[in-house]
Amino acid sequence: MIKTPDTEELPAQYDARQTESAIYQRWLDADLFAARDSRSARVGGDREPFVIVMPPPNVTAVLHMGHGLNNTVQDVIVRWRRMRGDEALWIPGTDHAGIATQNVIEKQLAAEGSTRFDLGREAFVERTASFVAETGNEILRQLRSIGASCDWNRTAYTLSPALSHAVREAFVQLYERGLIYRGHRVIHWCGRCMTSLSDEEAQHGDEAGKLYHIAYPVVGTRQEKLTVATTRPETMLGDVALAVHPDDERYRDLVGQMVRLPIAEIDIPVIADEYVDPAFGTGVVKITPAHDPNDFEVGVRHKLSMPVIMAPDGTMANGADAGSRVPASLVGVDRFAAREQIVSLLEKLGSLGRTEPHAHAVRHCYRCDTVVEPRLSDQWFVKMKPLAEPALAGVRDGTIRILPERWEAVYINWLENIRDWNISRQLWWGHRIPVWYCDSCGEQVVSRTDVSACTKCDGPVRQDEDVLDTWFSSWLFPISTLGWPDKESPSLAAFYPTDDLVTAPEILFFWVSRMIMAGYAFMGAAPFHTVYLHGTVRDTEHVKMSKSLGNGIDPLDVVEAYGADALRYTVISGMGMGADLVLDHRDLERSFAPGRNFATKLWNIGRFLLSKVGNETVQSPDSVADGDLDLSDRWILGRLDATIAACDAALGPARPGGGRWTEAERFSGLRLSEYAESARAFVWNDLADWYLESTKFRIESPGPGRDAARAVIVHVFDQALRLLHPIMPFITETLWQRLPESVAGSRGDFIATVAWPERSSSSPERDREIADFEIVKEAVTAIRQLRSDYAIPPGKPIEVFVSQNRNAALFGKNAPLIGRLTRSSTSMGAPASAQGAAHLLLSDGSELIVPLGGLVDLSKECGKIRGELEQLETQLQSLSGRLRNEGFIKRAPASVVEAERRKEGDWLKRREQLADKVKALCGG
RNA sequence: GGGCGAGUAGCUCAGUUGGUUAGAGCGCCUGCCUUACACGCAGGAUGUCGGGGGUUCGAGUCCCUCCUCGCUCACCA
Repeated sequence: MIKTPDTEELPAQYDARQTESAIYQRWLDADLFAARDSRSARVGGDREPFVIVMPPPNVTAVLHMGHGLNNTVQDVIVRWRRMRGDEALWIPGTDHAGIATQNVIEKQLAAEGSTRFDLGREAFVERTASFVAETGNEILRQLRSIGASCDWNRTAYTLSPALSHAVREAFVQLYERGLIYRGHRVIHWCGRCMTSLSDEEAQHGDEAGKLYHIAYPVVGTRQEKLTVATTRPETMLGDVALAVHPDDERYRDLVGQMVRLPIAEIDIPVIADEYVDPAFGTGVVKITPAHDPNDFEVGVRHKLSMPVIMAPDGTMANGADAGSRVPASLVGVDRFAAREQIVSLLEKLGSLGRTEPHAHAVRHCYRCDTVVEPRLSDQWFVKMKPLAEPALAGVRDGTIRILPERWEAVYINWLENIRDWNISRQLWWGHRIPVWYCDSCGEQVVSRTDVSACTKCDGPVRQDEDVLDTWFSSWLFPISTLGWPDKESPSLAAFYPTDDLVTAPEILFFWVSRMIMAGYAFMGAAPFHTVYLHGTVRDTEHVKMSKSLGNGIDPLDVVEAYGADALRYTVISGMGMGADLVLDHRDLERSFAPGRNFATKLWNIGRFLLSKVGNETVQSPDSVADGDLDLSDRWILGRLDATIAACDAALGPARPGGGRWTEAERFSGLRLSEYAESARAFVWNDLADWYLESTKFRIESPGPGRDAARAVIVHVFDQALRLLHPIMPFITETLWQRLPESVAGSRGDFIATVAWPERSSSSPERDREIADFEIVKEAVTAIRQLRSDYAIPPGKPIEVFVSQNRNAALFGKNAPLIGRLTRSSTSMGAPASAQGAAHLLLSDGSELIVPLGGLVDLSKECGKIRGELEQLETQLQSLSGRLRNEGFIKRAPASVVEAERRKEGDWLKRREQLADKVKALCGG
């Protein structure tokens, strides 16, 4: 695209809505976000690859602030690296979200008075697929409106043919390596979603329950009873034993005897097992192997039967080997209603002892919050210990870092105690488990390709009915999106391993740690070197934002009202490392003010500057004759350098220098809010408040001064826009396109792909010039303070005399500037009469005298100076005390002592000056 | 119960290996519609750095302890 410098004034108001979509389209047309395999240095190209894989949102999801924050962070990083010359690749995608998506369709069916069973599996899957085909990319489209610079050509979907192929390959490989097995055990079951869940999906929640004491009569005795304490009396129908601790004296004689299970009227044995804690409850535990994971272990140890007494939907039922333990009156009754009924039954039978309140943690389904039912069943599991080992080592040895640092401990703690992963889901929507069973010979065939007959006896086979956990496909995302399992995939060679993974801590276990395991398991290398965990978006009460709670913010509303740049800036600047982002959903205006105000400021700076600079070509500051640059020019160029350095430091190293993070760099960088603040402060406080104000006059009078100012302004603004572009891509692109051409030649077509700013070398001379301008600023500020103190109207001209001047040349040259910035006439020398004048002492020792006629309040002036003197005395005292302290002189580093000495000298001089002033003004 | 972390201005947070007079944004107060910007300009106020103890010439920073809050894991029925 050709840049179009525009002499016409920019519109007074920046119209984000109109501008943003047009610019985004131009970026797409120019194909700026497409990464090419061949350009990666790993395959002989000349650019370092830099890759981020997007945490794939659910296909059913619509954009919320959590996505807004997550993707803004990724986009800022990717845009930064793109400008740094990396072959930057951001892979977008969605996740088929087994349970969530199936729920959506089942709800639709329910509204139509139908169920998935009415429809049948094939038709149901077809319907779901077409729903997804229609709506599935909505969230990715929405991401474009916040400026996401993804390589859309590579958009991935976990249930696509390519990624499904990867899933099947992963399953078969792990099976062949003995890391996948079918297990018969108690798992977490959600009776609402009608599926089993992994440990991670069954989350603990505190509940106020009750501890019911139930008496079991000992068979063959008249009176003797054993009392157990349980929180779940409804499971008693599945009891197969009572257990006591082998060393528990109270019950030793009873071990081996039988007790009678009330209601079911069945005799069960009393057994001894170490698992029992004699100190808890009565020291007797009812053993229900099919409905409690611990009881299951006991059952295995003691070879007990394992009756299942509930149906999958959580109603009481006479399961396969339940032996009709459930009385007819309870069959079909929901487990919680059954609890009440059983309690009252026991009460009638005289078997219920006391009931006491008992707080305990109960697992809930992470999708629908239903209380999870432990249930005995057959599921496929991944053996995790062997997979966890390299993943642990990777973080321990610095191959992978996790930011903020504290999450590394959490990660390690989890992996050290990892348990096998149940990957079977009793759903229809997902990757069907690639296992076929032969009914004739019992063979179990695990295969990469579909199987139609038994490989052993050629008999008929049926495929496992279950699908895989959705996370079993998303844990492959960094490799499957790049072409795995095709080892020849050029993208895999060019872009694996990737670089950063940006997400919320909630899915550290669900997803991040499993991706790391998969990376090592299938590629032999970590999938990324940096995990960046950002905070959560919360409302002003610190409650997590969510649509269902009604405290959410729709990012598209924000984009509509204030623009994507405002959203992005607000999010980035408000988010410290790992800190939560607090926004007020009732007051978007206020919440997004930081971004909106800054965007407007930027726009107005651009408007002002472009109208003053005109559209004739500009020189580069390097080519301006040295004498034509004035103090403010040198100062702003110095500030620019410092700002570039500050931004670079905040962003830090993009990748570990030598393959692994060193201690020094490990937890540095990605301080996005600091980067944003450095860039903002430069633009607003340095460029707008001081430089532009200082240059206003010069730029309007033709001559070399004007040319120099134009060169510097355009250069500095160009660089500032570049620094801000990753955060505010749209407005920076818009303004940048309007910058006049430089004689140095074309800058490039898009700021999005132009080079990131580099610092020019600093020199002691430049440092001194920066310090000089700071003195000028101090003079200006002091005079403005004076105006404010004496309530002198802003429009009223005043006179300022610079006397006792220790920087005569500096003030002589800059007196007109000081005058303009303070609406005063500033001159060198002393006023005819210092009577009724205010006195300002600057830190360099210079003195400004401002005659105020009758306005001056002598006692006020004295009070001010005395106050300052007093404060200085106090500080001087502690400083001098420190310098008299031998311990300090001897033990503190010489440089520190030296600095303190110099400071003491300065302060002594200033004290003398202040004291003189007091004497002169206040009569001693 | 195990592991981890946090408590700094009214709010959200920075404060690098201990070393000036502890910072920023927002909010607040005062005065200004100064022809780029009132979504702005200029000026201003605000901290027992959670409490207590210790190490040190020197502690917001290191150690101990207590209090409060948070995260995370977890089979005491």
